[in-house]
Amino acid sequence: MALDELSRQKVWQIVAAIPAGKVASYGQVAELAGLPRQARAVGRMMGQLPKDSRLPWFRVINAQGRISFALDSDGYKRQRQRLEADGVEFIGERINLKVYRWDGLAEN
DNA sequence: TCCTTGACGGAGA
DNA sequence: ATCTCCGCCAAGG
Repeated sequence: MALDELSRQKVWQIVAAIPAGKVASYGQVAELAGLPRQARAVGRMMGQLPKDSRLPWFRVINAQGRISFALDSDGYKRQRQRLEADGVEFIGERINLKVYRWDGLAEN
């Protein structure tokens, strides 16, 4: 059974709330959306987003601090470009999560 | 219907 | 740091 509409809306809201200059992992987004262990479901949703989506999908990366696309793919280049435009720094092909990980709801 | 493939992730070894 | 293995689960062959 696929995710219900409510769950998808929650995921979109979470992703939309990630501030520029910060990143969240698929698993973290799933967790915040009330869908523990559903990281893949979030990844699937990102993949289904229309190319002109206004959602900051590029701020969602994997738990290793890496972009989940092959290094030579244009998907990788696009996402990296958007992140660097946000001011997110890469060390090799990794992002230091100690610095850039979004703290979810802990900040207000 | 079974099998494989993923924008995943954690636990081990 | 690398490599399996194992949950998880929708899609496509």
